[in-house]
Amino acid sequence: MTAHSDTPARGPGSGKRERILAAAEEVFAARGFFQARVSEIAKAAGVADGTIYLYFKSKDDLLISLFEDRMELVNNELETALEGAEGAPAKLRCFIRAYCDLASRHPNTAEVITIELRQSSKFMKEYDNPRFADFLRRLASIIEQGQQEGTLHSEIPAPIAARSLFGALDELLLAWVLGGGEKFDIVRAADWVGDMILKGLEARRNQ
Amino acid sequence: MTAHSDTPARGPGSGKRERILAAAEEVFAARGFFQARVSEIAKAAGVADGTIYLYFKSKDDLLISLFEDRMELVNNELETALEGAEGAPAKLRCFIRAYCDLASRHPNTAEVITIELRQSSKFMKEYDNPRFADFLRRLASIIEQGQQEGTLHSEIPAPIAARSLFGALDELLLAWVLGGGEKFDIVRAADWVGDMILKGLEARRNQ
Amino acid sequence: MTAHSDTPARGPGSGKRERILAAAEEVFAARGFFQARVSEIAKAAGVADGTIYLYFKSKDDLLISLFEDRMELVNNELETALEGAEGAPAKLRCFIRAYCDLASRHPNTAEVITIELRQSSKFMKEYDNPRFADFLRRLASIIEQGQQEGTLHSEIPAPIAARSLFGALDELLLAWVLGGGEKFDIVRAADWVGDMILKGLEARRNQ
Amino acid sequence: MTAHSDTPARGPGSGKRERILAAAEEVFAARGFFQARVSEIAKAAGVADGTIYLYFKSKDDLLISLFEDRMELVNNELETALEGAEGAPAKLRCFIRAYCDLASRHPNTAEVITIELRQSSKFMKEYDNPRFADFLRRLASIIEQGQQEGTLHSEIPAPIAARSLFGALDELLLAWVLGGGEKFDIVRAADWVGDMILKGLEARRNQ
DNA sequence: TATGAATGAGCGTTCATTCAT
DNA sequence: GATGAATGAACGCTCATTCAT
Repeated sequence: MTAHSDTPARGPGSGKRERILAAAEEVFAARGFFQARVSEIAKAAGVADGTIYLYFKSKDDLLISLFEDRMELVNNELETALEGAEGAPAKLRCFIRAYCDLASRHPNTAEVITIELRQSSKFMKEYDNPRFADFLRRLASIIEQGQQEGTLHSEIPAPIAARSLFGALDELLLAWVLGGGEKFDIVRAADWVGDMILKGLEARRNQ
Repeated sequence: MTAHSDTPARGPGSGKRERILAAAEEVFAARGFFQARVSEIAKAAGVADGTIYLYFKSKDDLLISLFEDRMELVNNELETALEGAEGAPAKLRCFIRAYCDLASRHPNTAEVITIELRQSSKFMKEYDNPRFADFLRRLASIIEQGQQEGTLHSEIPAPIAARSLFGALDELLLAWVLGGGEKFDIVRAADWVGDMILKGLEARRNQ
Repeated sequence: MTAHSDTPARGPGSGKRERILAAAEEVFAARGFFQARVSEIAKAAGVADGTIYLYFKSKDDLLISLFEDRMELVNNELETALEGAEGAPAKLRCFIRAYCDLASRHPNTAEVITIELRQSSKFMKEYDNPRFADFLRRLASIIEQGQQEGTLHSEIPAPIAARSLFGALDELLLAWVLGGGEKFDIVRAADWVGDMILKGLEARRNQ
Repeated sequence: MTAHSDTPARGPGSGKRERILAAAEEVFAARGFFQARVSEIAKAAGVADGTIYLYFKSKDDLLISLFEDRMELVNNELETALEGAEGAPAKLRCFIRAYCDLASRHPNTAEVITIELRQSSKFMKEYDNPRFADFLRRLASIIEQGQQEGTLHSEIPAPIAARSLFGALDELLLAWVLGGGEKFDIVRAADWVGDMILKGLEARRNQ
């Protein structure tokens, strides 16, 4: 559904596009975008090198499509996770927990989003990264809502708070991912950080 | 002074090594490590391609040496900035402000540290990045000190708080750098984030 | 069939590997291994530079594979040439004549074996050159047989005699090849040398 | 004294040219001409890289000059060795023995002459190699003398016999040198080969 | 659709040679 | 003369992409 990749008329359920994306995720996570070889991805996907170009315009497009696809999943899952929550603080807590939980269940996705994302913003200046913008906007709007409700203070612009929160979590995930998931418990750490940020954002009761 | 680069015996003050590092910083910042061409760096430094290899073992070594060199500057500058500050909260504020100030004065350095650093942890598993570890340790020890003083609460382990704080700042810097330094005022944003995090870390007086 | 070169699965009879070997032989003969450019070989073979690396691991591997391939031909042809001959003296004469005949029909092969072979023994200490060892063993075993038959005297160890004989022929071929094949008639010269060596090896009748 | 190398007006007995030649011989023998680095030679000679170019025009010239120099020594030593010998057979025996003895005392010289010589004939078509031609002429003239005396038969042209003899010895030396001088006793082997060739060249008494 | 052999532009690195000191 | 830092042309090899089958 992205604007980037060709979608060849394929037999229903052939799932080749998805297999290629999954393989790309794995290889990008393991080696990094620039170190990853298209032929490695093809092999991991069980297809011929050329087949990749039936589904994606280029290696760049494969990365972008992977972002789009995974960020869509992330956004959807976060949407669902937030459904039960009432009030900005609870929503934020939900968000943080759901995001880290997601990352801990899909470390390769986390690695690609966390590390390769930054690259991409550099090497593809033309790529807007709309889903990531969505993601940030979603987070910011929760904070904004809290500021309007009066549960969160308004000293800091919501987009900046959102960005910092994402940065804090992202760095945590990076440390976790690079440590092989063994250095600490990511969900517990996320709770600590969530508490800290939330406390930092709380409206002062007697103000 | 790094263990990585050869330093050919040469007339004092020739400054060629420094010129190459500066050129590398510029080019890595503009294009990213993998997209940067050694010949571009050479041209930017005003030396021949081969000259780079008199001072650095390889392109990789050039990146690592650049990290080491710049992180040393960062660590030293932060050291100095902290000298006047008393108490963990003031020190943290100083740290944040100094770091962002530094970054806003040297956006290329910020870009390289911020973006290429992460790469490096991936593509050079063997590289320890000791100066960055130093940097994080320094930050963590301020927080720890606050926890021992009682000015900061102890609900979150200091290394995790430090890492999150760095992540928040780093993400902010990334947004700022990618926006060409024009989207918002980095120092003001850093103050906001500093306030937020500090409030989040403050010991609750009436608990 | 060598252990050195990859053989990509391809349509039968594509013969690309052979064309590359032939081109390499030509270029190595004309310029020498170190002066030969991979791109020259590719051009001579009518393939792209990269194609060579589908069939051979490296330029070194190309040389080694060429040796193996040509020495196999030489050994096979000598085998055939010896079939009709009875007794060591006749066999030796056959051997010498067949070897020089072969060389005069394939001067490039001769040049590569004669000149580049020696290089290789130096610059690739790890390369055993098993086919050349075969070749020498074959020659030595003819002499040994003659010594056991009593037609050749036993004052000189067969491997040393074989090596010298090869050296004598090789030097002759070198002179012939460097002279562009025009200075003298190589087959006639080989007969002279064959007679000389055979006379030198003959058992003394009245001893 | 060669036509190839510059001879800077140097302090008497500075011996720098000789030291460079000795170093070149060592390095060429150890690594081969193309693998040898000028800087290695400089280091081995205890001079700066640039200094080599005060004495020799180029790396090629260094090799050529080394040949000239060493072949001159060889020719002189052979001259001396032949002084006492009377008659072609005795002279040939002397020659062979002296040549191998020389080689066993100066294996690096042998290696360079034996292996690098052939290269040079290829990569420097313009280089005549006059001293080596001298060497061969000297050998041929002994044989010719024997043929005129009647002690050696005339079935084979002297230059061809000379060339073969050299090839036989050269191959023997190569095997010996590549075997690290440990596989067999070169002087004994040379005697065997000498006997064989001499017997092969002897005029048949009753013909 | 799918394949994978073939392509060839492009780059990191080397090293013989130069020349300012 | 002697030095050795600097040069930059040159080359082996890689790998994203194409296209004949």
